[in-house]
Amino acid sequence: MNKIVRLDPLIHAPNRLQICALLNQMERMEFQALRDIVDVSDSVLSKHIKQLDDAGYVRLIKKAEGGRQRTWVALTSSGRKAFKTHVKELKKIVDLGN
Amino acid sequence: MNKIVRLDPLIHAPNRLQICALLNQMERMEFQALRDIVDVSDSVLSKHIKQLDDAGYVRLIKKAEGGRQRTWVALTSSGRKAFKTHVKELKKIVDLGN
DNA sequence: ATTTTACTTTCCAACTGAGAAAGACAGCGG
DNA sequence: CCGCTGTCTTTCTCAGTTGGAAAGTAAAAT
Repeated sequence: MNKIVRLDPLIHAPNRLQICALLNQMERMEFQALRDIVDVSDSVLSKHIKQLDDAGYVRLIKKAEGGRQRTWVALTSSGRKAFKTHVKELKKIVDLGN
Repeated sequence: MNKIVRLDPLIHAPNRLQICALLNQMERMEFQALRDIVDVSDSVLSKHIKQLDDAGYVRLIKKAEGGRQRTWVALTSSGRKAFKTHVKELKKIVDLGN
């Protein structure tokens, strides 16, 4: 028999799920805001974002604003689509019988 | 800052999420049916169920029915509660802004 | 007594995810 | 021009998870 469940492991991990969900509603966020909300260390956030970036799910926008460097993170359309699909899949699993 | 997200890792893992979701709708299921739907090996299902059992989330009912042993698995009320809480938490993350 | 059914447990190999620490790099202050 | 600071990024290391195969267990059928 074939797997019915097709959760995207890149999105499913709790921290990345939250990252994607935040970006899905907010369009884009600063690295530091994301780090504070998700409550992880710089290195951890950086690595999660890199994974999402490598998959083409997010885009990093680096601006030198008012002297200091700021990194903004945004879902790409592919990332948004993957997130929506993942959520649909989650609901399929979880809402069955609700 | 404190973690806002509180997903239960015991439930969040894809296979166990599906196991819990199935049990949440079906009240109880046979080991083999569960194994076929979740599409894992005997050993893997056995281990997942053991983890849920150790946490008090499921109960194992072993019946010798028509000669052959059958193991039924059912959520306990604690497991049902934990699942509902987990789902609520998931929705909190994922549905924000929907 | 041996085989079969139905799991359970052990063994192992692969993969993940986390933080600390070290790096990289741009801009500022002196 | 140089080192310091802020803002990430990368490396190192380690602990925990997951999965399948194989071996183990127990009861029932042959």
